[in-house]
Amino acid sequence: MPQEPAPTPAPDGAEANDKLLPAEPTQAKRFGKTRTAQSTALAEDYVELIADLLATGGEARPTDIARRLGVSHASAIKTIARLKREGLATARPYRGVFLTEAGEVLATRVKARHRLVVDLLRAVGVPREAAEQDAEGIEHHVSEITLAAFSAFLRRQG
Amino acid sequence: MPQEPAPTPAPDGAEANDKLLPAEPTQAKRFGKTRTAQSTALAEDYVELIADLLATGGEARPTDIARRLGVSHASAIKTIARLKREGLATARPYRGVFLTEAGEVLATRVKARHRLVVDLLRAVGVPREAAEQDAEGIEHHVSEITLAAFSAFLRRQG
DNA sequence: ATGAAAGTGTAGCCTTGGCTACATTCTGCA
DNA sequence: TGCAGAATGTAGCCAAGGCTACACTTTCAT
Repeated sequence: MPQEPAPTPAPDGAEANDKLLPAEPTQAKRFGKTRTAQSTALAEDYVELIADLLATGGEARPTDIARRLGVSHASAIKTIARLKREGLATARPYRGVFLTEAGEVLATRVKARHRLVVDLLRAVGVPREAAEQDAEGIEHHVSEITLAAFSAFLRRQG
Repeated sequence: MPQEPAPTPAPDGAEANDKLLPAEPTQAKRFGKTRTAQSTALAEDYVELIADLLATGGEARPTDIARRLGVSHASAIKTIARLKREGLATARPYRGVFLTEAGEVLATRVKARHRLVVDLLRAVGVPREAAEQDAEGIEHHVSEITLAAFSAFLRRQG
């Protein structure tokens, strides 16, 4: 959906995006950023889940991933292919999925961020269930600055 | 992108989604929900912005909307067409965009939610600029339960 | 050891939301 | 008043991320 902003014009001030993935050319101010975060979010979810599956069961199979994400296995496989293209994962036919260095790094950051968001939500009184659930969507939109503020708040709170 | 979950299977426990838009058949547990929220988010942004433009300048023109959202006017028009299809907005050629009753209602809720999210972020120490920015992405993923918790927290805080 | 079940992979289609290019309609000013 | 320039609208293309259907491997239990 977000198309590579078109090689042509490079519209206006591409202010740095402080999200987690490598850094893509951003073209718009507020909303635009929100918009582009999308594709990133999917990759982050996959990487996070793959790391989790590997840590837990020792292997990450497309079907498990699909089941956990609530999509068909075909969709999962397609996305895994993208992760491969982007250098976040490796996978050989019928042999499961693994993370590259970059994938590991991303997974670690995503996991830490997820934890932080859940903790913050809990700290302000959100019930556990809702906190876990909402964090899943929220985490992809939290900037480094906000993350730092969350962290500080939690320290302050004790 | 999220396709109507296919009339066919209606897989598993379609637990109620407490987001803002009407209510779509949800098929997956955690992530699935996050995923489907997407299309909703776009509509919410548009409606919020249109309400804002109407309140501020008295009119909402496609070009202004496009500029504010950082997309081409063609994309804006296409999305406006969707809003019309969904009964959230009305628009006659060259005559600007307006909100239907439903659109107004949605706009009001979205605006209140946005305010609440920003206030919460500010309250836990997120700088204004970052709060505004991140809220734009976060707001679409905050459930009613979490919203209530935010509200309570802010009251408690004073 | 073999055949059925489970897991994988591929192909092809759909919708959404981007974009550019081009056509049309308004509008305001000279 | 008439036309240039801005705003709108339309068409057509693209990629992402869904899905189903179908084909091919693996695995495992008999």
